[in-house]
Amino acid sequence: MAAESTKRILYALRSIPPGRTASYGAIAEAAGIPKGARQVVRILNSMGRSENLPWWRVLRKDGSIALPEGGGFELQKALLESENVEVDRSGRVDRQRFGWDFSL
DNA sequence: GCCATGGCTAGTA
DNA sequence: GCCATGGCTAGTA
Repeated sequence: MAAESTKRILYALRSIPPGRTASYGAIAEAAGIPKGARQVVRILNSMGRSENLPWWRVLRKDGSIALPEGGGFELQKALLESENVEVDRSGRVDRQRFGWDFSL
């Protein structure tokens, strides 16, 4: 039985539309856990696949891809670009243009 | 004990 | 570089 906070994180994750991105911290905040960024990390790491979560739309607070090269970086970049999100060579996305605002 | 964070400090140039 | 944060969807029996 998943905890309420976990359900809220899942809900927040699934509410990010294609072509938009959000930071681990912002998702946690939207789920009512101000300092729960690592919960988001943990959830993505463990149930990202099985639960069909849009894990590639989650970035660090500065808009960069957290995954290392050879460890998912390339795939995440490709998935974002397939949704028309621009990612520069260093793996950075412009939050002003592609960041999702959960208060909408 | 684990985890793909994030914020803050220390020590060097 | 350090450390608070917080829920546990891993693999075996």
